[in-house]
Amino acid sequence: MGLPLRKSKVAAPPPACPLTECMGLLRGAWAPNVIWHLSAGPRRFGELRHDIPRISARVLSARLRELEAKGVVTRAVLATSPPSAEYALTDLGEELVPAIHAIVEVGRKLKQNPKTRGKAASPRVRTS
Amino acid sequence: MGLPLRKSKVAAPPPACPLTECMGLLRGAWAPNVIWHLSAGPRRFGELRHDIPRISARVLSARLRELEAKGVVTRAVLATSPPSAEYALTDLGEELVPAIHAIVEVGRKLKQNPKTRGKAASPRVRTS
DNA sequence: AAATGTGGTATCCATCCGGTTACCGCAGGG
DNA sequence: CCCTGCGGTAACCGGATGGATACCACATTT
Repeated sequence: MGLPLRKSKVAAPPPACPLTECMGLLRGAWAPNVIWHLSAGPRRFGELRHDIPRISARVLSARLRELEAKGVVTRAVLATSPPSAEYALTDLGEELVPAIHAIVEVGRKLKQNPKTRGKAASPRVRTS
Repeated sequence: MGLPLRKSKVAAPPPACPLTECMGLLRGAWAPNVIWHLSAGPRRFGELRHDIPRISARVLSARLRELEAKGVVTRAVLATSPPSAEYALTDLGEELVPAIHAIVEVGRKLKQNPKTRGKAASPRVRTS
């Protein structure tokens, strides 16, 4: 038989993770983008459509409904001539922003120096 | 016509975001979990399987291949009796950890006080 | 009158994606 | 000898999902 499984060697693997819980909040296409664009302040449907050019109305609508149901955004109907809808982050939504910022940070580094890609963290046996 | 679209009122919406770029790195089911469990140090296939109980071998394998292709993890075949495979984060992979940490933080808060859910950040018109 | 914009919904459809199952060679233990 | 565990791969398959398109009522603008 091979090496025994180290159940918690050197450093224990992180305990059961709330990761999945949180990831659920930004599941679905464009969800992170929507939150990102709302992080600057309330925004209306059409504005979001223009902010995220390649999103379809159908998906944007679906995403906003879901995020509303999850308590991430609020939906306010403004009594304007043609009623318009304004969306904003809830407190919970605000909490997501730092996480997304962190992600964006990585994204920026990626674009700046793509030479990092493929560089191993430590010398290792050849990959197959 | 309704309200004019504010193209960049009060606070400009964040510029075109590298968000999508980075999100691509952790796309696919369980990808964040894999990275999370590797963040504690190198780990072998079977260990990861046990770390993430509900993942199937097929998906874990696929995810690891993809992450390797993207330069997020390295794969090392150890010359043990039955050859075993050990996976570890690359430098790029390490960069993702803080982002995932941020996500986990939100997840923790979620579990601790779920009363935050549904609370609006500011008083607003009733949702439809 | 017609066009445009606003905020969506309905329908259709292809695609992807992940779960399930089966199977593989190899080595060591009982 | 046979079973188990390791580290996968191959084939199948169903549901979810997101894109495209069409359409809606209403109000202003031209």
